[in-house]
Amino acid sequence: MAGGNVIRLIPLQPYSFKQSLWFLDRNLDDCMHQVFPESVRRVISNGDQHVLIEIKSCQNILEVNLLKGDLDQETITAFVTAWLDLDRDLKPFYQKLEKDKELCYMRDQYRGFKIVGIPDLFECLVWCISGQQINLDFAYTLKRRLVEKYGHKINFMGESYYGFPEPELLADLNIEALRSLQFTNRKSEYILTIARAFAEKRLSSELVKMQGTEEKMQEFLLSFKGIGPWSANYALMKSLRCMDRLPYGDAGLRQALLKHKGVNARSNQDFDQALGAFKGWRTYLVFYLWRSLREMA
DNA sequence: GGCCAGGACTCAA
DNA sequence: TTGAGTCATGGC
Repeated sequence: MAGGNVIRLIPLQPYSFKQSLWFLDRNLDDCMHQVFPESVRRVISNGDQHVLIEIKSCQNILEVNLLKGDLDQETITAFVTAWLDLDRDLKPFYQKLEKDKELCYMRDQYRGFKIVGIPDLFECLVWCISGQQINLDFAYTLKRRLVEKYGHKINFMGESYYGFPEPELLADLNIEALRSLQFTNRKSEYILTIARAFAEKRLSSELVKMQGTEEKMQEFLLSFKGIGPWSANYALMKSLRCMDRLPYGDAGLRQALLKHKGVNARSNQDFDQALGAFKGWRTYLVFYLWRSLREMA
């Protein structure tokens, strides 16, 4: 596909591009995309190919413009569809929401809100590790330093856009290189471990999917040092598109359960009990609960 | 200044 | 298998 062409995608309804933009622009300094009033721009990488795209919405159809670079239409379509979860049918989830008296308001208030994922598993896992046990603002600062130093840069109309650093590149770094960006010793070590696992083909999205069930996929991820239960579940939710994951113990989720249900969840059983009715859709419920912690801008 | 943040690891019991 | 200690840093 050459520059200038447009790909038109038809999201499964209900879908709200405004909700996607809200999520992408929720006052956090995410260096992986840039949000404009009616559109979003980002880099898509496929091996050595890096392209800059722009997505906007026109009467329930998404228009994807290739602003710079060259990549085939199928790859771009697959990426955007996975990124914005465009082919997900939310109706069964909304049927479950309707039956919950404390949460049913979300069906209307967040109508068409689909998960904004992180299709690149390597990026997702590095992000998990970066964000472990620190506040989000600082986590985004760390990510920006890493991406601006090691990511592929595309200049367009005076702005710089970045692809996430390749695992092969990070695999060759040492602890000190990451320490200098203010990653802790442990996080530096974990990130190098993951980068090397990807570079040596011991870890990939395909290998995780080959495990079969969501539980086996989680087990596989847990076998890598630095990926604990929270990160494994987060990666399955955001990158592998698993629909029934629950990041036990998550601080935000606990807040949301307290706020909506008056439940002070501590043990895994507490979480299971509070969210049991949403079995099969717990991933989406968690995203809606996280969503509820931030007011609509 | 103390507590918390989109945790994970190690080690003891 | 569970619990306490440790890591490290910015935000409030």
